[in-house]
Amino acid sequence: MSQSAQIRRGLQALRQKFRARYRSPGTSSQPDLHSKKSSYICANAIPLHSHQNCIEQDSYVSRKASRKTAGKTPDIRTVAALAKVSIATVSRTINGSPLVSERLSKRVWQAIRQLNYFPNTHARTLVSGRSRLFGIIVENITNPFFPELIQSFEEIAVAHGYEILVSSSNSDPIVLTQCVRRMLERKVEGVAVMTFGEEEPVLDQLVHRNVPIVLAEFKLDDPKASTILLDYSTGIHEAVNHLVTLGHSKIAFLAGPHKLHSAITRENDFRTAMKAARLPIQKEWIIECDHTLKGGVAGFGNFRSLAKRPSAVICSNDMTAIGVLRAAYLEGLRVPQDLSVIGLDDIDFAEFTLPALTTICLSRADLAHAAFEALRQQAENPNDPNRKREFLVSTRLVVRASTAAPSTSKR
Amino acid sequence: MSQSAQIRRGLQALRQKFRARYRSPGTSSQPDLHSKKSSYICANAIPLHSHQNCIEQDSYVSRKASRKTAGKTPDIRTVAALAKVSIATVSRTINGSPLVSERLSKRVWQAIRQLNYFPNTHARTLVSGRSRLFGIIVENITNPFFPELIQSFEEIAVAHGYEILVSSSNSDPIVLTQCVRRMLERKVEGVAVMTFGEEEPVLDQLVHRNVPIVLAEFKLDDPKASTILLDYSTGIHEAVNHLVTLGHSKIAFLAGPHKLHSAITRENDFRTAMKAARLPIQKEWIIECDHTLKGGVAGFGNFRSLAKRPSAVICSNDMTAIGVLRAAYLEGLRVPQDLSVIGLDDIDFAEFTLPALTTICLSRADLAHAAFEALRQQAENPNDPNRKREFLVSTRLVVRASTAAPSTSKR
DNA sequence: GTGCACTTTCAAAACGATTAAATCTGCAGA
DNA sequence: TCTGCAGATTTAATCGTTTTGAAAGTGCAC
Repeated sequence: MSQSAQIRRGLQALRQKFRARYRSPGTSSQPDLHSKKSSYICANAIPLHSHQNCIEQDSYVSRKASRKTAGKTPDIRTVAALAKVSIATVSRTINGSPLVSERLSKRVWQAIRQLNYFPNTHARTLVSGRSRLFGIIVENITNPFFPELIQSFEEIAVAHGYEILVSSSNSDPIVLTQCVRRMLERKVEGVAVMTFGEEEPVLDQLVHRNVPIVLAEFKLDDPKASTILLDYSTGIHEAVNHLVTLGHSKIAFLAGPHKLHSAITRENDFRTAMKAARLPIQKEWIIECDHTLKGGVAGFGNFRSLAKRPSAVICSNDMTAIGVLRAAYLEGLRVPQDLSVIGLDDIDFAEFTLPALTTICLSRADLAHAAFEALRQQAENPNDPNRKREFLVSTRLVVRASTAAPSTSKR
Repeated sequence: MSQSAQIRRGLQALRQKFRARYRSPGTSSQPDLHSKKSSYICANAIPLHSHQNCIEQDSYVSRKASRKTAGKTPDIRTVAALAKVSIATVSRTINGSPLVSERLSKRVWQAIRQLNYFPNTHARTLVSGRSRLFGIIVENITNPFFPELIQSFEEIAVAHGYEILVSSSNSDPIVLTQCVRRMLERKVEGVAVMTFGEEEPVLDQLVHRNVPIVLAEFKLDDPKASTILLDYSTGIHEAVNHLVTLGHSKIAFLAGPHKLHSAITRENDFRTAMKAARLPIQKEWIIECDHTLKGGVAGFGNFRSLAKRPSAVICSNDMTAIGVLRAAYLEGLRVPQDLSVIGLDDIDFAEFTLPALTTICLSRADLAHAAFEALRQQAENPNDPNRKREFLVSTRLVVRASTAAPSTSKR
């Protein structure tokens, strides 16, 4: 039995060898130009060989043949045959290995161009273990902040030969978990979790699979997770001081949803800034919104019933501020004469609101850059003990037209 | 020589056979519960077996072993060993093949859950030829229309087990070509080209590689390219009629960039609608803009120097209209009293401009749905002669607050 | 006990690349 | 003339799946 198995094996091995020989041996003494032409014809002529006398390989060859005739996708073998080298040499050439001589390299590139060949990423990933894929998970792709962030991130990634997988969690932990799962299936080399503070449910999966992570604003005690610290404090202090300088003292804050760490940080930084400016904080002037435009409209509506109303509002993000702008307009309040409004993010749109929004700028480009660098660092030096790093992205006030001195006469 | 080669082969085949035996044979007579436990231990115990007496397999086994110990990623073999079946059975179970008995299927799923295993997409793609990836190329991801489109598309795709690759061309043919190249490398099963009319440079590559395409608004004489026809006509007629009913006759049109087919279609539909309403078209009231907010501001500026100014403006997209809103505000014109403005797209934001924008709605959800169905149809029935289809997405007017009767007194 | 359909499971080839190991090719030195 | 040593090239194993064709059970009639 084991004897017969051995013999069967021998036969199979032989067949395999024979199949591997399907590319024509060719005569190596032909001049260069000519040899190219002849081997090209040869490569395309493979289907013609399918009527060979060996029965067992028919199915293989014919399948191969049919694929070649429909034949849109040249593979590394096609290139090798055309360039008359082994597939290893082709692979080396493509990957810029110094082990390939000038002469062959030229021939291989010529063949690659002629066939318009490019390697199959899946095959590459499978054997090399590197997918050159990064995932980026954002909170809500319809908030303009995130497309702008994605755009920057994509640009940088592509420039470095990476591809990105985008998902938006819509603040739903279940969706988030599925995003992560899908990214793991695709073997991403790292994930930028740009949800600004609801990441807990995903961390387990990623950490467990040993996938690098970068988090905005949430530190994780894992060597695989880098962190981007966001210094809202600077910008928020500037904002408060700006209002104080203009003569405001009744300053409200429309916060983000408390389930986001970032929202809480922003709110706390506001409180600190107010304290530093020696201004009182009215409890009913701090309202939790949801970082959406509608939320801003609704949030500002809460002030309507108040006896003592704020003369200025700082918002946890720009969308909320735009909502306030709208709510004020509907209520007949003029901005900035009757009400000053400050946003946070400085989305592209902020420049074009009516009036143009004074806001705290959080650079998407900086953030994207930090996120990419963090991931790349970890992905490319998996054993570097210092691969985990912290990045700092700062904020600053951008003064536009939505802030002015309060009209003392009126309130 | 060929004799010795044969012998060498035989030996190698044997070695291979031996290696394949690395998972323990186990005794098949154990009761179910117990067997699970014992095989679990067995699977994890593989590293212990590395001190075997066969020298040639050392490197293989030990590498395998070290991977197992660092072992974050269980593969199909791990599952098979744990469930005490062959990897083929595991594969069948996962893919719901009817050839697996109830009893085994249960055992396999149990193992899968226990290991938190999921298949490697790259390996799957490689062998099955199906990547379950669709590409979507948009014009400019920072135009809110597109994130909304992407969001819908992604939702539908994920619900059907597909993943998406997003790229924005930024109206640059070179960037576009690179996007397509990257998508081809990842072996996408189809590409939705949502650039609305500059697709020519990419078609070649995709058609040549036999990749299904769906185009918005541009017919291609290829059986692999489905088309989504956009009926702007309905919405634009409604818009013109709406303005006419309000009493407008001096209607301008801020067009999109002429390099986009869609922009030209929209403009032509406007002309047709004007003719149908028996209104004169002033040449200087039709201006080519670039579909951006800034472009809208600039475009509207052209009217300032005119002796005879329009009382209403229809814009080729919402961003342009928002630009007009801003330009009018800066100029001191009140919307809608002094100027009526109509956009096109109905991006989420349109509801929240000041005043809320009257606009022609082009449903992202419908568009995304059509695009996905078109691709799926083609990807899953590669030989169906009717796989190429045409979809129609219509438009309709949404009246909000940016349109009103012209103040006759003033102009 | 044998033979024959019919299930069920298994083993091995294949997908398209990378890469370690083996082989080949010149050429210098004994 | 032969050996040894680089450097250039090729060979073959490998990644983790799917998918066949073959093997092994199973049940039943003869």
